[in-house]
Amino acid sequence: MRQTDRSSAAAPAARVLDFAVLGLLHESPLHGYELRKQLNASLGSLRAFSYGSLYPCLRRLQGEGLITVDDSAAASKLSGRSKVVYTLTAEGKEHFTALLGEGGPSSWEDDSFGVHMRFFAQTDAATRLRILEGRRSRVEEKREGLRAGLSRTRERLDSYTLKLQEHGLESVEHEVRWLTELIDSERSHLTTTPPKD
Amino acid sequence: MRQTDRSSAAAPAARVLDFAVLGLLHESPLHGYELRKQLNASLGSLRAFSYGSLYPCLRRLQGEGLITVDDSAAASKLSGRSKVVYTLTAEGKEHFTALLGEGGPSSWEDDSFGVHMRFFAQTDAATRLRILEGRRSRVEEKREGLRAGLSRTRERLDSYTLKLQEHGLESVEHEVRWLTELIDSERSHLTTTPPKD
DNA sequence: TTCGTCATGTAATGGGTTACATGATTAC
DNA sequence: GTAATCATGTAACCCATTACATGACGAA
Repeated sequence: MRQTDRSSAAAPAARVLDFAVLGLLHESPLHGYELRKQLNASLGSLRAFSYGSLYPCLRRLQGEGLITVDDSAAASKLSGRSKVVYTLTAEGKEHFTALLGEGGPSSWEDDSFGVHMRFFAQTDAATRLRILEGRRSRVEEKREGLRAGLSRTRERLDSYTLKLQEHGLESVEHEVRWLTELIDSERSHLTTTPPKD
Repeated sequence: MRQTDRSSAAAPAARVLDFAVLGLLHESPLHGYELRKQLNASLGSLRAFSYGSLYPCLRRLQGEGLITVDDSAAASKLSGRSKVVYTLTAEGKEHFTALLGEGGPSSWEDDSFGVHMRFFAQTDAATRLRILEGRRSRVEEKREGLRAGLSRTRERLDSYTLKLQEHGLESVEHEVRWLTELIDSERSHLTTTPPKD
């Protein structure tokens, strides 16, 4: 047993924070502090990042040429504070769009799906559908795993563990229903407004 | 803004894995491989640990004198494989019971609440109640945060982000309801079988 | 004899937080 | 003038994963 057999996809983790930062900067230039606020507000319950990861991340992205410091914004000392305003470069834009359209397994993971969805408005219906369906499969797998485990061990579990597991299962089932609604609505979108039919 | 103001509780993190291992060994002696299976089975959807964290953890706990290698089990080569069977020491038992009964904020965190609940059968009703109520407050706080954020930004959000946030809110609300049920049932337990009244 | 599973471990790496250090600006 | 918030950053640490290395046992 290879410990976790999540296929041998060599994808380099596709850092969630990178993606999120790129996505926000794709909407408008921002400085670090504001970026973090937006980030934690819009990701809400899903995730919260600290400066200790944000600032190094910005530096890294800058090093990779995906973002630049917007000198014009920094220079105009209208409100004199020393802000470092970042903008997406052309490569940054390209990179982000690529990541967004990719819709591979990395966008289905628990921690990145929400972030991807946050930027759904910037994709096309087909990609959204692909991601939503991928996510649903993932969650359905999880559900099946839980169900199997539960029916296997139900008798041996004390009432608390049982309730815990059942609640977990319910949550997952709820997510599946939610995803299905989204998928249906997305599908009707597609058929009423066909992309190239 | 001190970044995250989770009070200045100096509690040394109360490592979840440690607690879980202690708890499982409190039920019966086990060797590493089996421990991991039990762990990932009973924590189910909540968490999954790898050997890379489990074995060092066992070593550490052993160093702290909380667990020992059960030589009798290792010596009896009935099924000759070289297993290293661990047992709780007296201090280990004490430590675990203390942690279990403590029911402080650390048992309300997302990642440790489930683990604590897994071992509820080994506590008293009062402690269970305390932990459940603590957890509920925590989740209610989260709910309020989400509601506030949502009502503040509802207009500015695109439909996808909105749906995402709303689903997050629903999940949290669902957990609150669930916890309330558990609390009520635990309360009636207490009143029908008073501990010292 | 080879494959799957049982079984134990280590080294490198990763992605993040905490706590700290610093200072400007705004509101009271 | 002082408290809160805005703003940027760094260094030390933490907890865990991944990938690797090793080997015994049972079944086909």
